[in-house]
Amino acid sequence: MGTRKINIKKINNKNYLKATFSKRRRGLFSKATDLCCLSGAQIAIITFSPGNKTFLFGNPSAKAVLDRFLGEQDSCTSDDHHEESLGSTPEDSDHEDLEASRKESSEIEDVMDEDRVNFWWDDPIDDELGIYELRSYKGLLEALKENVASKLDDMNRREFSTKDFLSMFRNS
Amino acid sequence: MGTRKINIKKINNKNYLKATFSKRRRGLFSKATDLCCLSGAQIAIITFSPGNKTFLFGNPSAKAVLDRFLGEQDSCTSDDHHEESLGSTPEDSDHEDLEASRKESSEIEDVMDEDRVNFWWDDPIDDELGIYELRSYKGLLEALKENVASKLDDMNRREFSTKDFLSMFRNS
DNA sequence: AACTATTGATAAAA
DNA sequence: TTTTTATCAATAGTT
Repeated sequence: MGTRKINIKKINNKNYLKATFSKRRRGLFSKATDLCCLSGAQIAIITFSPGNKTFLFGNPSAKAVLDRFLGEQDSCTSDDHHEESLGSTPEDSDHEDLEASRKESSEIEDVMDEDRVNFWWDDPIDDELGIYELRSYKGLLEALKENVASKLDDMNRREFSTKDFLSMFRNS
Repeated sequence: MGTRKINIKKINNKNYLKATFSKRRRGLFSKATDLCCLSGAQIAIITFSPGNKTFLFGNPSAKAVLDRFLGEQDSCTSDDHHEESLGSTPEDSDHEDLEASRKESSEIEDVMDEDRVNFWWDDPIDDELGIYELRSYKGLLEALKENVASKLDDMNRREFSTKDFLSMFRNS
């Protein structure tokens, strides 16, 4: 995907490494976003860069996916070294397709009343237990900024309208 | 990247959804593998498919990256914005291995700015003094949400484009 | 941080 | 399903 084919092996040149990591990390998160949008999958990505900076991706949020995963681990005791999983997937019936389509349409309609007070930033921030149940502002902000950044990044890439943008921040 | 260009929106056709998720999940993990090999980055990906199956990717292992992340977070739980998560059913997991990209010697000293660092959310959040020099997360969040809310409100009124929106957040 | 030439990922078809 | 093919999208090298 570039001017020249490259071998997938450790890059030693610092500048090239930096540039490549940056480009490809973006590409990776972008792919994750697409996959989420297309399939509705829940995905979390934790990345420690070669410079040891942390980058998070999450849909619906990194924490939500981690919590779900950690929760299921507790009750299932599964460690992660397996090959291709061919487990059974419960098949869904056909009529759900129609329902889904209808639901999607109605949601689009709903997006018309943006001026209401149903955005998360309009919710009060509790002194004790906030909506995010956070324990420090640092963790919250890091997650928040990642989220804002990736959402905006993605929307910019797809040239969403402001309305589309607003709809993503709606509560419930 | 296909015979035809597709819109990135929820797929409702079950068969197409399955096929697409499968292909793209592989593609995503493949990209992650490349990034790890090239840069030595540590990456973990947790994926819950639309069929609620769990897929894991990790370098050097999903557990190692999660432990590191959880450890660094320990006193600070992170979270992103809300968006109701749908189903939740424990399932089997699938771990995609990759040839160790060998980097644990971690000798990269200079803090690299992989990201285009001209958005405020790309700036690191300091443990001591944040960009807003706030004294508590509550104060910061209140300021932040007001900021975001008013900006968006204003833009919505004027029907700004996403690009216009982005430009307002540049550090310049 | 932009810009292309190319390769790589993948939507449809077989 | 897996493989093949035709296209689009990510990105290597460059400025």
